[in-house]
Amino acid sequence: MRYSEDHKAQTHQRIIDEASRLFRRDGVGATGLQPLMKTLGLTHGGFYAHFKSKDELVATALRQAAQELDQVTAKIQAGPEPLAGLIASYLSDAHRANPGAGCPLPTMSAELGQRGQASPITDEVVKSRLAMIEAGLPGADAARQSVLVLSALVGTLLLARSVSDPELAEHLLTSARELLIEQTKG
Amino acid sequence: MRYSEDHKAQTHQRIIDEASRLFRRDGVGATGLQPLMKTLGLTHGGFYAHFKSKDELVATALRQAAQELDQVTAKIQAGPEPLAGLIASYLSDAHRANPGAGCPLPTMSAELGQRGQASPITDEVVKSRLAMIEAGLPGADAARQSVLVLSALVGTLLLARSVSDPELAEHLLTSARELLIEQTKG
DNA sequence: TGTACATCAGTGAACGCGCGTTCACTGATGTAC
DNA sequence: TGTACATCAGTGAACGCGCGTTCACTGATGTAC
Repeated sequence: MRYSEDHKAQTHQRIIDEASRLFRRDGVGATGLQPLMKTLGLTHGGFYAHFKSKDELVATALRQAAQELDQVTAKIQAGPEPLAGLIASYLSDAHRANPGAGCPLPTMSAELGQRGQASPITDEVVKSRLAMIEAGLPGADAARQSVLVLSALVGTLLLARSVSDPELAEHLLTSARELLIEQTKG
Repeated sequence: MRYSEDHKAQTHQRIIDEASRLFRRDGVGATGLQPLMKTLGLTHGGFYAHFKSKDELVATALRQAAQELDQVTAKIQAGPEPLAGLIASYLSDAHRANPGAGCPLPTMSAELGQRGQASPITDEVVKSRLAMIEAGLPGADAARQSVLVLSALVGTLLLARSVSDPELAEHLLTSARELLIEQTKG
């Protein structure tokens, strides 16, 4: 059957949205195309009318996830406390509990690196996030400090999600959040 | 055929060693038991004379990797600059280039968390590493600061390995290493 | 000392399963006349 | 306006493949007599 004008574009977007969520929540390797398409009420064969391969979808979904996060970040940075707000948001319990809607770095970068697939997209995401953090940092050493802040954000979220004891997870998030905000204030 | 006294124990250990390396280098999901056993010159059926399941091997290999790293860390901490040495070693180019022999947190924790397998072993690894870092930190705030240091170490290594541009990787490692050593000195 | 038997680490075929990808097909819609 | 045809997003069976796991079997060694 043939569908109305923008029907294909809509389906295309729905695939990206769901993939972007599942890749971050469950991992790329653990997300099958068949279950993914079924979730959208479609059959798996139709996938290849939209993407050349799973790898292409991975790249597209990663790029979109990064762009969405950039927008959220930009909104926070327009507020009264740009960097402190970003840190509090990144290390929030909500972000910890919802990997599917959050930063792709703690969830996808290890797997993409291990696949030997270290695509330039990860570089873009890292550079973009570094730039946003650097913009909120005072002093001449902002460039180097932004590396430390980003690493701490990504590392803390990764560990808080990997740990099975909720109190330990909370301890990690809180300690890092408080200290980072204090350190980046001056 | 029946083998000499400690033959089984040796094979058992060889499986753990190789698994521990491959799980960290390629990921747990991407490491098949069949290729793993073949690398050791064995057939895959024999695996179950040593472990009840792949999950049991994962737990064993993770635990051993953590213990090995603890020993390396203890040796560094017996030296003249306990914490600076640990940071320099963790964020070294050698560690970045050899995930299979390094810290399991940047390589395995995301996947284990995503599998819904957030086993208590990860908690142990995190707590143990926090304690070792805290021991090298001055001041009353050492407990909270150790969280930030560990997160930064893990996050930096993760990002440095995931990025495709070698210069960016080097930049991440160097910036974090220098700043962390400076910050933890006084 | 020599023989019969028990042990059990490792063999290799087979199990069901889900994976990514291909492909001949369907059928509602848009276009041409 | 009515009819014939082209389009193409989506269908669903099938492809080869590797996965984790099971299982009947092998055969060199250790033990018992």
